[in-house]
Amino acid sequence: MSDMFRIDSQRKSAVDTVVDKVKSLLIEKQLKPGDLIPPEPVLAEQLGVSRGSIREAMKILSSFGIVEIRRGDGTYISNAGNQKIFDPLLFNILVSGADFRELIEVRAMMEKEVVRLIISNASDEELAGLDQCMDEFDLAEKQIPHNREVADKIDLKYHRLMGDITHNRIITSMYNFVIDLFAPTINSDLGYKEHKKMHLAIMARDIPGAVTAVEDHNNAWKKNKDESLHPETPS
Amino acid sequence: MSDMFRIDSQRKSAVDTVVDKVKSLLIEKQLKPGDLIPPEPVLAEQLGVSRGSIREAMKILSSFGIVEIRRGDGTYISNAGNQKIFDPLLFNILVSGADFRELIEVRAMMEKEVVRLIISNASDEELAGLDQCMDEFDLAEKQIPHNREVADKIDLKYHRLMGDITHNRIITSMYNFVIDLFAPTINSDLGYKEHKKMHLAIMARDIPGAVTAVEDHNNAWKKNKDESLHPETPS
DNA sequence: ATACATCAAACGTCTGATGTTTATGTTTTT
DNA sequence: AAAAACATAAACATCAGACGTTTGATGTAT
Repeated sequence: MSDMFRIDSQRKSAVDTVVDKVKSLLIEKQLKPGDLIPPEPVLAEQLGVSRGSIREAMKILSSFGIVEIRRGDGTYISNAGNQKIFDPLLFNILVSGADFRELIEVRAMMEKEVVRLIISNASDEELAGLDQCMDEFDLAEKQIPHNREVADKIDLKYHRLMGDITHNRIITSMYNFVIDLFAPTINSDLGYKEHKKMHLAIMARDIPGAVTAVEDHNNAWKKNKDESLHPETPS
Repeated sequence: MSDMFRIDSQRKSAVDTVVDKVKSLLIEKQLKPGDLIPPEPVLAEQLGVSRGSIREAMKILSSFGIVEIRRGDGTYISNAGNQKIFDPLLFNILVSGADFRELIEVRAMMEKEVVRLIISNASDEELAGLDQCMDEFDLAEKQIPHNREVADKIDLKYHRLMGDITHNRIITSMYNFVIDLFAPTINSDLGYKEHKKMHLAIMARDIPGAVTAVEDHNNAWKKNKDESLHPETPS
């Protein structure tokens, strides 16, 4: 994962080397979460680098949630670090003035595949669960007075449910990640119509219909986001 | 340097403190991508920590794509922005044990979207670059004696090129990650036919055709993998 | 104006030492 | 015997100083 395109530019840095070595270690040796990694001085000697380089590499791995460093104890393969990475990522989006077009394209990609997988793989029972959640959504939308916060929460719940029944854990966690990423900016009211359309297509196990609905849903959202983000704030 | 009276021993590590400080710097000072960050020794003195701690913090920030460290030059606010936000996630998935079917599905999802984006967004010049790479691939395939290692390398290069011309940096980053994941098990010979089909569809800007070719490509690969993993030994 | 040589600044790495925290085994107390 | 207190070693956290390597800029000769 080091530099994306490194023609022949330069030697790999010691730190990157260590990162790669540890990655290989995890994969090849089939190390499980909770397993202990050799202490810094040992690793330093084994890999022929200084302890400082080992530490920099470990800091990277720990910031990625790959390892967990326990002071006074040792460094372990992390067992549940996904939550840890979240904060820096959101910050990153804030600072870099996130490119929403790119993010939305990622979300669209994920969501299209999610509905395909759902329709192909989900059991009737799982679809029934979705249907029930949609009922709640309908109810919340029609509620008077309308409480958008509640509706947003159900919207989120529905999407999580979608991710859960893809029968692909990787895509589940990737999709959940995307959902969480967009959660703060969600507006269930705007997408309700397309959401409903998508749901009906899913229930009918109509892949093309569902995919189209997802595209509409994301496009509508994208357009709204553009407008709300470009009111040209002075100062 | 012995703090005699330290009631509440440092709750936060020096490195974490630095990370937070730099993050605040970015926000408060409204630093834009490309802006220069003070050199390590200066930061070290300003924040009252050693240069090593500064370096560890910078490594973390750079691993999230927040800053870009250029040796011999300086450290800058990265304009790469959020393109790497999925790397930690994929990283985690990788080490937490993923099964092959799921990985293939992820790759297929990525690749289908990549070809869609290419056909929609890539310029004629960028497609020409792909075409040239394909020529190399053709040549390598027909070479006698056949050198699979070379062919594999060109295959990989082609896929990287695909990622680069999607005009979506997040997807570029994700796709590269997936490519790297599969790189060790690549076999360009097996997929050559489907690869060629995909290429022709891309050059013709035929989205359905390209998507179909990608599906075939991944299915063929999946089947081959199944066979090589299940040598009819029901153990 | 271009090409090359030089130099200072900045990151990369190393060595070695000291501080702090944690886990663990041992001793003492109850 | 069980529980609490203590002692110790191992491991991470941090610091300090030094030297190496790369890069960008500057100046000079062509």
